[in-house]
Amino acid sequence: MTKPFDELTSSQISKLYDLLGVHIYRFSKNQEILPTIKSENILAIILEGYAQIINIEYNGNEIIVEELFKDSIFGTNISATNSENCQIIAKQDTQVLVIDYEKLVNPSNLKHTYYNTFLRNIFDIINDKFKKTNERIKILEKKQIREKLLEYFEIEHKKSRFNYIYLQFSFRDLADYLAVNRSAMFRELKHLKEEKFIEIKDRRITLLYK
Amino acid sequence: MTKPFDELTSSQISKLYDLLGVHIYRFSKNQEILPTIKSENILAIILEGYAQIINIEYNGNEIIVEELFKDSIFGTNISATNSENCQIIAKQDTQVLVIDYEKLVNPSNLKHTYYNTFLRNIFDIINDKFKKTNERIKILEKKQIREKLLEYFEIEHKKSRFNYIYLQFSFRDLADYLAVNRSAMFRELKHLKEEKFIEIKDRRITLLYK
DNA sequence: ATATAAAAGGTGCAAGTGCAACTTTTTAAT
DNA sequence: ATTAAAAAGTTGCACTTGCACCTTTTATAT
Repeated sequence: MTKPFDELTSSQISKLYDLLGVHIYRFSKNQEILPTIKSENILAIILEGYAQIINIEYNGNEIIVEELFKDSIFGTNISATNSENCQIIAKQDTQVLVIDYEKLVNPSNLKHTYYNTFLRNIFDIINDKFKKTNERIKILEKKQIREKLLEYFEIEHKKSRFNYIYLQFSFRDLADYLAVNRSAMFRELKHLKEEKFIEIKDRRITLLYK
Repeated sequence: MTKPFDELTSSQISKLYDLLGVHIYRFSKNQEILPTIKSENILAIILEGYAQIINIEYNGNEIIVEELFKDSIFGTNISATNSENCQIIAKQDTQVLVIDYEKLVNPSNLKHTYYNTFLRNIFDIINDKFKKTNERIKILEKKQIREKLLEYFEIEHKKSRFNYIYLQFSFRDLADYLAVNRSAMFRELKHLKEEKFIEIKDRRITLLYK
């Protein structure tokens, strides 16, 4: 996957910083990132560390809507950040680069290839995020757990072409991703196992119908 | 909402067309757009007409995943277009402008403000789409119809600040948007009415708790 | 090596939902 | 003005799901 500064040398990166007038903020563990940077329209890049975008629901529930690792981007528009009900919390010591959205799309001087490369990288990253989001929507649109699972399998199968899926996260997280109750998901997985649709060994799910 | 050619004069637009080496395709009603334009990586703009992105599921079901009006953009990454299972069908006579993604982010000559304006518009449109998609995810993540409805109300209320929502589409479409069964949604709306949470008059839903 | 916590896996039950099959109302077409 | 089609609104029923509450297994820390 494309990263923000792919194909840029460190000297080009520092020139880019000047051109876009970036700011780098440092946050220590458990510090709030979002209400701190509250400029109207920004694009931010995690240079180092790890943070979480947390949504606070009207009933007080807190939900991790997105995880931000090194090279992740977030911003007023780009991520699940709707300011009012959102917090971004550094879960480790984290460095964040902040670019004013205006300057990103209207830099003072355009004729630098490094700016172009950067913008293209950002475009790529956003498009990739979009793709992933659309994948998830296709799953969430399914009404039943079985259909959600099968859609998820379908998408993962298409990516790897293997007839098995190796979960990169826990089954708990999978249930969150599918937005279903965890034990109800397990029940459905059991049914699929009984009907010889799938086999599960640790985090490897084999699709017997492929 | 931003449109692709906002703040550009017609002479700037034609210069932009040259710069980006665009192609304009014309489709008549019910003609396939997507398998026709099958370049690897493109960004397309509907100049005129109306089309639908249709997803064909493994069971044969066809679902309208997105509607494309004048000034809508779509593309390999930007929309719910995953090529294999997708069709885009012109539902009226439709003109489509197609830009090679490479040329969009790497035009031969950068020092034109009109290019800059255009790119910024596209960025804005993509970000807006992202916002809408994230809104929908927040709704779809809710497990129960009541919660989905309340989340939907919350989002719409925040946008307008009125204590009522005027549906821009039919209740059928709302059920599709929330990805729930239509009659089950009506049942829940009835409960909300009975509990004096809401009032419904035609397509106006009044939020009595606001 | 032992304790502790987290994840995996399971079950009964009540509540919620999808579905089919209606009726009534509204909108569009001839 | 009449007809047809689409949308709104309703209900019973079977099935699915969320939830609470378990046990067992695996991972992590001391």
